[in-house]
Amino acid sequence: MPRLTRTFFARPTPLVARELLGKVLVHILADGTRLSGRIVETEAYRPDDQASHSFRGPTPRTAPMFGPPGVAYVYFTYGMHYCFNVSTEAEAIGAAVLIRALEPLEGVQVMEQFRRASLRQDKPLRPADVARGPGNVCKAMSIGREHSGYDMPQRNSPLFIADDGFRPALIRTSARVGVSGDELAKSVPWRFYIQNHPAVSGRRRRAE
DNA sequence: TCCCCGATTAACT
DNA sequence: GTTAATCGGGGAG
Repeated sequence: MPRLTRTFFARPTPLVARELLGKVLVHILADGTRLSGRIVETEAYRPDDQASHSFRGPTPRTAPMFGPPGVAYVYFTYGMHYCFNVSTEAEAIGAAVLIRALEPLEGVQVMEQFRRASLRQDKPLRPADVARGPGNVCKAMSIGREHSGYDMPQRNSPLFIADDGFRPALIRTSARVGVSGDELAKSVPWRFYIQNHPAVSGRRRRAE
């Protein structure tokens, strides 16, 4: 399963966000356990975008957004959740794609255990709920702050994104979730998701 | 140094 | 539909 190369990420961020749908995020743990999930929901963030962490220029936290394309950017929010992003466009351009949901593929049992460990009641989770939402993606895949700055296109990186040939049939867009800023930031259709996929976050609708 | 609030989630009523 | 949990980034002073 070929790992995505730097050139894949070195393109306009909304295009990369769209094309990441159907790709596979892989994390090989220190003990060799292999976790993976198919990307079913993404969002694009750009430097001229009030909703983006890069809007006011680089800081120590956001430095990976300005790094080479393909670098992981992981941030902590709401005092309890991590969110995983991939740097896009040329180096020094503060842009990234947020991975918002995965369909678990490999190591599903382990991923489910990571998620259940942080819940108050220990009930089994449906596969579609294991990595549904950006905080849950990191919990299930065991991704934390230590992964911010990882250069995923490098051959030896235990965290990377690969292409297994799958191509999503129906892609939809919407405004991004939970963002603040001007009207453009709040309305620009830079959220991308696979239509009717059960692992996509947000309230489910009947027919889309 | 202080202080507000967030690219969220789950457990409530 | 509402709200608690929980902490650090970064703008304000």
